[in-house]
Amino acid sequence: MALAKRYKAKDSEPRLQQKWADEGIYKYNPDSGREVYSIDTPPPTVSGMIHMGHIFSYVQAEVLARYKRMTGKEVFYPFCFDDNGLPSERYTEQVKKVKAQDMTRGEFVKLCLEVAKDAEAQFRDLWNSFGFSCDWSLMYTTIDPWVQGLSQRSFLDLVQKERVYRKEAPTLWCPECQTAVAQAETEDKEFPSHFHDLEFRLAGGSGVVPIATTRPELIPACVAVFVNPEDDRWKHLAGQKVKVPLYDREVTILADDKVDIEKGSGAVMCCTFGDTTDIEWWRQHDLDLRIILDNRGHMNDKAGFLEGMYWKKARKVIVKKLDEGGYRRGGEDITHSVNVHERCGTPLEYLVSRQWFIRILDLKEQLLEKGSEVNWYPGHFKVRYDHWVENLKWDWCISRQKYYGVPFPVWFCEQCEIPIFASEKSLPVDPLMDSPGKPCPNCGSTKFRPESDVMDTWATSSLTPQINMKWGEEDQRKNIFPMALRPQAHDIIRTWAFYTIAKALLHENTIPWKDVMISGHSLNPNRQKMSKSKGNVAGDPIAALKEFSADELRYWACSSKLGTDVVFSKDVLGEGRRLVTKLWNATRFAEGRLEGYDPDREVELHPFDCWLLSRLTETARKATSGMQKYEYSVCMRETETFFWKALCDNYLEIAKGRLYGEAPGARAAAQYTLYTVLYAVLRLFAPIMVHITEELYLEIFKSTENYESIHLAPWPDPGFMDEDALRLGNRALLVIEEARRWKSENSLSMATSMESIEVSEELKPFEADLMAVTRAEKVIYIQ
RNA sequence: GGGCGAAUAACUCAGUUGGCUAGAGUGCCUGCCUUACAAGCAGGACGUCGGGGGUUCAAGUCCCUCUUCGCCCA
Repeated sequence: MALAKRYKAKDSEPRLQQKWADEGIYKYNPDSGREVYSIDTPPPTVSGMIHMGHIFSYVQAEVLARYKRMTGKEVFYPFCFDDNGLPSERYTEQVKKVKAQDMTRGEFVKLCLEVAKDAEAQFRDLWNSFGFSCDWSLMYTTIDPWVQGLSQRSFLDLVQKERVYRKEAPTLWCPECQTAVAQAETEDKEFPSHFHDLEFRLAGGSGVVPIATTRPELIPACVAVFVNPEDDRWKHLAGQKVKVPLYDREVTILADDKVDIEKGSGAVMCCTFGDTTDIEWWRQHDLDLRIILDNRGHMNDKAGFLEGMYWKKARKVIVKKLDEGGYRRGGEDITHSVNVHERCGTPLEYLVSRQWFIRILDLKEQLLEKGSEVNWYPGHFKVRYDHWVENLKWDWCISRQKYYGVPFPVWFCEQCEIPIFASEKSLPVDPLMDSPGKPCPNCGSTKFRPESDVMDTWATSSLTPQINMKWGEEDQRKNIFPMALRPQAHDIIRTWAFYTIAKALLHENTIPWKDVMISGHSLNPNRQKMSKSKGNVAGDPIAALKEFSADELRYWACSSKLGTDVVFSKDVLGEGRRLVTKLWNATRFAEGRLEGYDPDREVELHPFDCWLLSRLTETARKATSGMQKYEYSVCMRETETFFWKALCDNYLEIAKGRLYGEAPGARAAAQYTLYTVLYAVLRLFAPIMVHITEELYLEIFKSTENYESIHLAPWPDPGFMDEDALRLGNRALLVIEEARRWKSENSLSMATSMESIEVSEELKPFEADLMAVTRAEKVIYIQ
């Protein structure tokens, strides 16, 4: 059956996707005996919107999975979802228009699961539409009971290794979400504010210290005043006491070089807690603790007359009081950046609360070592990891005061308050529903209080390699861990990559994966990162698929080098179409000209055949070495240039004479070359242009090659190399170019015949082909 | 304020360890229905490689510095 005149991607793509699914060609087979190449797929957060940024990076990893499969690896390529934790909670609240607080935890979790299921179905459809070659039977979600059990196992293992502690400590807190958050979940946001100049009066008689602050409502939490020991204006005051305005208290003036002399008046108040410096000072100088904010950002009784007010109101009230008391000298309007919760944009507070931590601060060196054992592609991203580790200031806070997440496998004894940990066998447990099943080992009491906090999402998603290997489960997988590859984008190096390396270090004392492939972002047309919270997402993949085929969009995703951010622009999205069309037409031509091709026939190659085959070898080498370094774009560019320029524009035109001709030997040689090269080209493109290459393979090559799919065919590794043919062929092309230019300049059709061409003597072997392609009637040889 | 990256044609991007006249696609101009493809082919124009210094026989590439932009942090 001959190829149709036009390729219809809209028909082909869904049909082929169905075929692949039916035949299970991407199924992971642990018993194949092949070397396993395991991919730690990022589980996307189930929070509704998928944008072109997802497509961009997931395609890049998917291309590599296909390449590895073609090189004979047994590819373990799961798909998965991260559907527990804060983002999913908020998404559920949004979709179902509910508040978690207004219902029981059980009801809310049920809703979350429902919402996640819908979103996952959409995701799966979309992924299939892009031709992704993951094995859906390997799918997990981070809320699967067994995954929860595994996450709890990880927690218990760390308890055993004495890496876990529970402590009352200042923690980043979101008053809106009412939970502790990790350093990694924050971002900066600009806010207009006012810098107030306040007057603190010295306790011992006369004199004042001017203090500049943006947060006057924290005055009741003031526990000290700091000046710089180098500051000639104030250093003599160190050790003296000042009165806290409006409150009948005195605090000491202390010297510390962290005070910025240039900022404000050079004297600052230290409150528990306004920022991280306050916390450091509080620790170092052993200051009092005065907590005045509750979990919702309201003032408590320690704030005196401000009690019960939200901090915004408290600020207004106290400013008025300060004015009345003559404590305020003035100030200025400023804009400053505030640390906010990335999920809701609310400014974060530092509250003291009891939280679970994993001790990692003492492991910086080991973490850096493990980071060095991993191969980073591109290499410079390792620096980001290193800097993050070097600058760690907190142990890892893993508890969240939320509803929907993996519960801690912990109860507390009502009698003696010690924590009681679930036994390994009982996992997964929900302490709210289950009981420890044994009396308190300390006091024998049988009354327990469940731990109601849940674990942070990262506590679980840092275990994706262990989840993939089913660590500690009965059906634990072999040959998966450490995994071969972690593909991810660069914005989550400090979180996901870091936490995963940390967990593998803590549990297995090894690296979680050998290679990390870091992709860039797809930026919106204003060159900004697309993010849901900023509402600047451009490019809906579902809409894009209506306008462009999956192959075209995959082409776009692979058109830039690994790790660089690329502007998403609609103008570029369709650029792959010309390649798809060209592949179709070239193969359609080949189909006709290959009629009667006998793969077993011995052929005598012409010089241009040798030239093309040598060029193919060059191209395949470059493409392969690109792929080895996760540079899919090199593979694509090299292959495209070769296909378009060498094969289509030149060889096909050159060989037409022989392919349409009567001479059986000459024709057979051209057929052999065309067949070999085109088949190789299709395979070089196959990881990227997954549908068109499969369609063409099935039509033309399958009957000879016998692989079920081009995606199961071997990666091309041509060895043909004829240096002379390569050199002379390139020179012969100049002759063709010359002839074409002459015709073009004279406004003649390329089909116009020429009386004669002059060529150098050494090109004599190319004579017949040169005459055919230039339509020259005679060749004149010159020295 | 620190770290990382980017800045190359009108647009989107390549450019390896320094080495011919800096490339591709799109767009633009001219021509061509050529037994695969006009969604094509052939030809053409367009660049102070962000600015300024330096190293070198030779710098888009290495070093210093400045400017702008982005990301990640403080």
